[in-house]
Amino acid sequence: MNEPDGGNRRSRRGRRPGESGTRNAILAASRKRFAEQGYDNASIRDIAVAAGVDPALVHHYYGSKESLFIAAMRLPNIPGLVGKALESDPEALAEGRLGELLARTVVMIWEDKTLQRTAIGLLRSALTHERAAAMLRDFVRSTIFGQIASTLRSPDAEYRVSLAASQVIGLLMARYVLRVEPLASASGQEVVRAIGPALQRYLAGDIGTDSGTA
Amino acid sequence: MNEPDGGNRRSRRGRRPGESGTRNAILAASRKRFAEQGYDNASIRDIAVAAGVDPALVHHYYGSKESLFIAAMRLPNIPGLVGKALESDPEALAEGRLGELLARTVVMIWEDKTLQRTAIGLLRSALTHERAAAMLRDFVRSTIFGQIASTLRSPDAEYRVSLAASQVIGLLMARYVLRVEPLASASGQEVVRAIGPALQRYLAGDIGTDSGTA
DNA sequence: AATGTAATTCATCAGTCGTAGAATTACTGC
DNA sequence: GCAGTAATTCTACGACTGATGAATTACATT
Repeated sequence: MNEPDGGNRRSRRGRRPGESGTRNAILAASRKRFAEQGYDNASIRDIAVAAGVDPALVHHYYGSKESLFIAAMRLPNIPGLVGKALESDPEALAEGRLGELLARTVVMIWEDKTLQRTAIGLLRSALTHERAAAMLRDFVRSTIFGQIASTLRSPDAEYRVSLAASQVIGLLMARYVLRVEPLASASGQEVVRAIGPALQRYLAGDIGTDSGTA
Repeated sequence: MNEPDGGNRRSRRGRRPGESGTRNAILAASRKRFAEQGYDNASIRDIAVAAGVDPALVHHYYGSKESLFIAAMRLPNIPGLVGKALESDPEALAEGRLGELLARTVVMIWEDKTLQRTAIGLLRSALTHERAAAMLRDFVRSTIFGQIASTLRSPDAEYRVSLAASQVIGLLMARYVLRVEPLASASGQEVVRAIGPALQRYLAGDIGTDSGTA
């Protein structure tokens, strides 16, 4: 007779006793893989292995790779975080510390591993996957554009914000994706000191157009 | 009656009369595809179709996808261009126009379609393909770092240059890959006016460390 | 004219991918 | 205890991928 409770028999078919937390394991593993390899290079089989699970379970829970990606990349309300940061320091705009505030928020968000993976996954996947690019644009729009552009009272607010966004994106790319040294190893404080004033200038300084504080 | 480049007879086997320029067609098509889709998503079959050629010819000429990528991404001496720009304006450093000069050079390089495709192809592929990432780092090192960092006389020259690189990379990402508006549609002149001073500050201004022009 | 070499196409292989369905096992409500 | 449902694994399909080798045609040299 065969033993039903071998214990270490891996390829045992059927349901396992107790709670397995498989659904969350898949989600976490997919975040990791999407962040490290991007949408196309992260295969469902890889994700399943990383989650210690059969590939078919991924489909069972999330239906398709696309849906899994969407579920994995749904960010824990970052626009809310940015909005809170703005509200917590209402003087920032008047006192010319908007850029510094934005830089601090970005660096702070980055300290959360899950948020970091999500954002990098989006960034990585956006380059080859149109759906991911759309999600990233939406994210940028709702976060930076929505929350910040409305704070500015400038006719070229959107241009200013897109400039700031370019610096933020470049920071993430250089620091976390391409790992350009020594920027990649610099501390968050240093980065805020270096980037903050540049963002401030983009948002409210003289950028060569007719508006702005000369 | 005799059509030298018969457009309708597709499946004619064997060598064609006259010069075909197939080798270059493949290279050009691969640059386009690599730039648009990145290394992994650009298939050899796609490239062959874009070049109007049988897929096996790609292997015949370039041996493997990897070698084709290396051949396609070998840049027409950009470090030389940057060096020339620096030599042509030796006063730039002293007069605080180094950032503007760098911005102008970047924007200028971008006007060449082939260079643009090559750089974007590298950028896109770097995120999922380790080989491409290494090529891109080498390129950044030899170009920006080698030519510019040596011009600066600062102990934190490399940190400064990596900051400038982050802004340049972000500009390319936002403008040409993610197409964030209105930055993507802004003219080269506008961009130079907006970005130049930021680069200048990174390279020679006060960035919150102990060196720099306060 | 003969011969060797370069250019081109075709058929095919082994591998990977996303996906689907059937089979097996456990848990829950009656 | 029985039925239904949820969780898990296995097997497989069709599409696509990079790569290879043989067959076919043109050109260059003799």
